[in-house]
Amino acid sequence: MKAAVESAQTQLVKYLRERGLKRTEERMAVLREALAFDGHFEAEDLQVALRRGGQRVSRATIYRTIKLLLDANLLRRSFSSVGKQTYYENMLGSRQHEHLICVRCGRVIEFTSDFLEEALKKEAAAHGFEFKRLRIEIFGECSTCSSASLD
Amino acid sequence: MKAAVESAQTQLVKYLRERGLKRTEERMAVLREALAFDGHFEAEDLQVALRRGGQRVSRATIYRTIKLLLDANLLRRSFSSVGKQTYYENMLGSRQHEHLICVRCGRVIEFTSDFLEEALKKEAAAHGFEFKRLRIEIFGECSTCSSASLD
DNA sequence: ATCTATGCAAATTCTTTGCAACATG
DNA sequence: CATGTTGCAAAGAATTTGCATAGAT
Repeated sequence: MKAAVESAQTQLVKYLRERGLKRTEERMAVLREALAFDGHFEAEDLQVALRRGGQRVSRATIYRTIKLLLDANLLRRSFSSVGKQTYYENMLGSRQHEHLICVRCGRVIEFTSDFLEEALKKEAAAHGFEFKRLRIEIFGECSTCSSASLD
Repeated sequence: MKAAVESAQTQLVKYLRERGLKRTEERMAVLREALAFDGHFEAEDLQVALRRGGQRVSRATIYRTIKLLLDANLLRRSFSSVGKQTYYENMLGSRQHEHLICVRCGRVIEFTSDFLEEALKKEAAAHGFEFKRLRIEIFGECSTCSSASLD
């Protein structure tokens, strides 16, 4: 995983150089913290993590950098549908995974399915699309919540 | 489709009665307009459509009613990822369908797959979840855009 | 009558932007 | 030293909420 982190950093540096953008401490720090998350996180989580590490990065820069990292394919938007914030996750452990979300308590369970991925890639191809990525979300009530709902 | 609209209205009335909520003109009007949309729409589209039909319904009520309709299973959130608004679609033509989205031009193509639905319902069950609904989004570049990107 | 709904405007939340000071290539 | 970058605070956009009034059961 160490190697993957380094390669992500290299990838960012390359991305920046290629378009005449600058390698700043803030950008590298945001990437570092983003890579440190295991699961999903939101903009504020990043800022908190950075602050905890002694880095003060403004909210504006966090947002600007997130955009950059999305474009550089170092982050992806995670599941989308709880609350109004946007959730992200890094592309390490790049195993594509999907989300099963409890609509009551917000608990999120990840699952994977090569077979679904394949089927969806074919679907894209069938419509002449060049496949980029996919997102699958299943909403339901987790066992805890559904047994608690005797209201 | 006429019948489906009526049944949706009945469903709302029942939903309201069951929880001691009131059958108001606004709620019925919002439902009526929501059912009139063929594809996806957002909160403002609803308000515009209502106004066009001579109904003045406040933004607050639109939002409050959308929540109600979501909960009553008369609407669902549509694809999620272009811009920051939320898109909805009614449950008529209740054929569950999913979205294939061009990340360049925003074109949205709908597709269906019973077989994927089944597989995902099983996935939910396997984790002890009571299945509610699902969303599948495939992102890619449509043929028009990918041939235009010779940059 | 009672209790829920609505409209309005203010408040929130998340995200973006303008601008002056600053840092990188 | 020319540009791109940052932080700050203000601006925006979408959605929510408090409260007084209106309306449904």
